Amino acid sequence: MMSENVNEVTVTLPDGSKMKVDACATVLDVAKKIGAGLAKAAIAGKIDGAVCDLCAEIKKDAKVEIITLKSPEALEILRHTASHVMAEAVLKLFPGARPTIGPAIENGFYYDFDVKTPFTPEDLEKIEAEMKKIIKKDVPLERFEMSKKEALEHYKDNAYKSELICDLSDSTMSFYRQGDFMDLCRGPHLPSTGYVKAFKLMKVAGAYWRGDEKNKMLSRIYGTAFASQKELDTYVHILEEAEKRDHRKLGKQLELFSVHDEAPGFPFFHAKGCIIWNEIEKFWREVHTKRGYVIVKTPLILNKKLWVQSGHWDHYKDNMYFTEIDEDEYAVKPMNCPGGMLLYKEKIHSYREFPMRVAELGCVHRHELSGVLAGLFRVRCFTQDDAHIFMMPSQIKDEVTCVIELVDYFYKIFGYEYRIELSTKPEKAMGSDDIWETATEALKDALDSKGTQYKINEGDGAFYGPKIDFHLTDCLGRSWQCGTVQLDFLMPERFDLTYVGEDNEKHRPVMIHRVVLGSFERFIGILIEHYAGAFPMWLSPVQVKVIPVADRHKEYAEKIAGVLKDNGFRVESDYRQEKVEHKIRDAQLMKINYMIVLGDKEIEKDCITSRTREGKVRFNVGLDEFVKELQDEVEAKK
RNA sequence: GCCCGGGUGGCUCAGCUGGUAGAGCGUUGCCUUGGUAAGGCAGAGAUCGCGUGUUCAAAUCUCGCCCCGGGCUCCA
Repeated sequence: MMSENVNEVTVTLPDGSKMKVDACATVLDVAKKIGAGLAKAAIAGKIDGAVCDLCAEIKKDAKVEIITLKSPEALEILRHTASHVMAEAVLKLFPGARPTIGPAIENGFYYDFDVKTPFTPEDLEKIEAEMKKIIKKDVPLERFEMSKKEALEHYKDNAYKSELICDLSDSTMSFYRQGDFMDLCRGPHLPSTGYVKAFKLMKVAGAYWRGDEKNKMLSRIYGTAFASQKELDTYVHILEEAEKRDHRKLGKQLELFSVHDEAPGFPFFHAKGCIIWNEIEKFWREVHTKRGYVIVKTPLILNKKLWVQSGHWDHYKDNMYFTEIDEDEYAVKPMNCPGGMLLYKEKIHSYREFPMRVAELGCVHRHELSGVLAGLFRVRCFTQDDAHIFMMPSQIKDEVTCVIELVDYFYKIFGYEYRIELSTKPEKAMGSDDIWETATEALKDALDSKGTQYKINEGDGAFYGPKIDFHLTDCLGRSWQCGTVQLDFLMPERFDLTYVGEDNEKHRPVMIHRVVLGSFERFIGILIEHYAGAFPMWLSPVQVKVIPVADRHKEYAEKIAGVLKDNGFRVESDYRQEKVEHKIRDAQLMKINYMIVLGDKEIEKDCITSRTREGKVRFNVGLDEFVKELQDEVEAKK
């Protein structure tokens, strides 16, 4: 041991073999040495499990793992390096800007600056140009350290960095330098700025320091970076394609819904949008009835007293709308539960009724901040497919399992991929540890018994109970909570709910709030994007377009359309004096499932010619056969 | 709510540094009766989000307000 050469360290290579390298070697050096090749190996290193910087020294007996620029880890490092390059460019162009934080994020990176005047989209071009210069120079990034004191001195004019430094427990602060620019940073980074080959600044945005609206608004620049220009181009292309299926755009084109200045956050559903809504609602009612739910309806406006009792007056007042009736204060319901409580208390309940599943398509109003409204995804009035389930504690697991199965059943019908999160007891919570424990375990058991993957958000539950959330993703990758199963220990207390148990004594029931679709508005919004407006038969606002070739075929077309309508299909006819091509094109743009073209040939043979929106044309189809096929398709919900 | 961008005929958009508006699509009429993604011609249609100020003159410049879009979670 004493004889060991202090100028050498041993590293373990990916294949398990050992190699001695200079004590000052970096991961990059090792990569070169084992012939990984700079371009090919690309090259971020791992030392003893932790991703470390390429420029960092290799520690004794380190294990080296070479990963390529294509790997997610390396991409993250690349983006983080790009954010440093951007910060350097910004500081050069805007010397007064104070850098704050600039991490890599899911699809790119950002950097927040404190500036006198926020950046504008025009600034982005200048910044991009400056970044290109820095990248062209291929400046090495070097890691170095400072003591906390030195670091604070260095950032004496930057309260944000100082705050970060003070929050860190490390005794020394790590920094990265590229040319004249240096930044407090844990790393790792790519060896030099030249690695940032394909990047693009995407947008500017305001963002509060540390995400807290009480803090100062900073100016944020979002960008993205990839290992190659080709990948960047692909990404940009995907974004453009995704925008085409934006439900707001399609909602207008397909005449599904609209929003008006006169009613911000309160969408109007047009005839075609209503068809989708009604079909889903019909299906929803059928399924719920089959699964042992009863369906009720409670009022939209209820007296203030009720909201005081429920606690909404104290905790949710800012999000509620109010009105006055006969000089008495009333509120428009933001949630359905208090009304549900009144229903429950209408009579005395026995444990024999449990689990008691009471569903309601409840229209609720919530005053959301104007800035967060978004199409059908975030609105101020929406219809929840709500249900309150009352039961004994012993029934929690089975009942939650039923709800999870129900959610899964619905989402599968629509072909949704979804993500599940479980939120547990927060610091401030009501209810005994005992009931929390029972309830949380029941939720976990229910999920585990189905073998479902889920994420646990420790301490993220509501103060009145733990919950499971179901999240769906929109076309731009933003995720939206739709379904939720929520235990509530509060309402039964507040409203003194009871049931008579087996022992003939009064007990407190356990209550679940749950929604499957979440809200019809959001669910339909996501549905529009999911199908890109091309709805399956059972939901499609217009299922068949009848297209006569010339005026003289109108009578036959009317006859065919009549038969289809009699069979319950949603049919439109195009009697305009336009060519078939034109009519096909218009039907196609409206994403109508079937077009049927009728002319001399069809009349002669008493048949139809059909065309799907995918462009598949079939001649000589008998009407009965066509009807049967379409009926099957509606039935299959595919 | 806060920061940035936007609001022009039904729709999508053009109108630079001020002189009361353009295109395409759609719509209406006429011609065309045409077989699977746009036939031709003609016409109608906007006090340029709302209000205010500056000016001889404002869609274009001030200020205020409303609405829409993006962002405000992802820790150096």
